[in-house]
Amino acid sequence: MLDEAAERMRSDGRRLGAARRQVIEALAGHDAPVSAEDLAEELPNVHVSSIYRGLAVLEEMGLVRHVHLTHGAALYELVEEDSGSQYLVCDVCGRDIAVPAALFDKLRRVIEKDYGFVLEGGHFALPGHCTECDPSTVQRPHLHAR
Amino acid sequence: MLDEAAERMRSDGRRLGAARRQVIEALAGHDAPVSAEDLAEELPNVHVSSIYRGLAVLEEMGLVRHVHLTHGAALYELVEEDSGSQYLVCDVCGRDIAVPAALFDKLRRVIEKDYGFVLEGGHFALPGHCTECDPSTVQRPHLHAR
DNA sequence: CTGCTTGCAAATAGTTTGCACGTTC
DNA sequence: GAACGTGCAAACTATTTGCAAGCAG
Repeated sequence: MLDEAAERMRSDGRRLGAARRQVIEALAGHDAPVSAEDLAEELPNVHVSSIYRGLAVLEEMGLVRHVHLTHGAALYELVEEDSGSQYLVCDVCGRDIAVPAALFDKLRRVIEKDYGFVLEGGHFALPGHCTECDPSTVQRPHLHAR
Repeated sequence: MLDEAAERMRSDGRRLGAARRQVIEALAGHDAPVSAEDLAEELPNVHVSSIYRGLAVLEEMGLVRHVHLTHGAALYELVEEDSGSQYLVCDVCGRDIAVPAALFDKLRRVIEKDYGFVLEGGHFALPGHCTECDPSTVQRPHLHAR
């Protein structure tokens, strides 16, 4: 995983410094997307600006993607085979659920045919609420994180 | 429209000052969602913080909603009968398309049944690309506004 | 005349950038 | 050793908040 990345970077005229290596390792250690700040806490010897810069090049290379689950910070994750799940996030309790992107296939076809638009999906969470959460208790919709 | 709003606010123990009135009028004058900064430029005698505060109470009351089409500023619009359209935004050319929320009805039912989650939809734009735009020209996905 | 509203300034969160120095190939 | 990577400080964008004064009901 690191070796793959290292090679991809080299062939791209890039280098793999200490910061970037640690960012990749840290991402690999999570099964849910994490924020740049989360990574910074986890890697106290890596500066947050290096984290952002590293994430940006990894994203450009297609090794990382980021998603927005709330109005707060973006969350980053390694791109894996099974990546492309779509997140749903509850406005009431804040829980998030990852559902397979395949659920959107029919819709994607309709939109492509009728609107000439190819959905990429997955980047922004879809807001809503768990059936067991009372939506009338939402103060302001799509609350900020925390 | 203003009168409606005024009455709704009064019955809510709120007042309708000059700033809020102008914000509502300005929103009514647009057929596409606009940012707080757009409103501030259009209403030079209304302070941007009053715009944000006004939008917040109008949103709480259900008269206004905001959407995110890009990584930039949130965009606000009056809630109308036909509101609830879902925006699609092209990663390549930046164009946005509003599609009827009804397109998502089947999907919504599946997700509710299989995942116990009620989609609210519409809040975040769905990224993708126009069929005539070349997706390989996207540098970083889901670019910031401008 | 009470308390919501407004303007202004300052604070905040998240992210980006310029610059000098360090490190990889 | 040339070019890319990194740390640090500072800038930036979008938004929020405290406070004193203004105005609506």
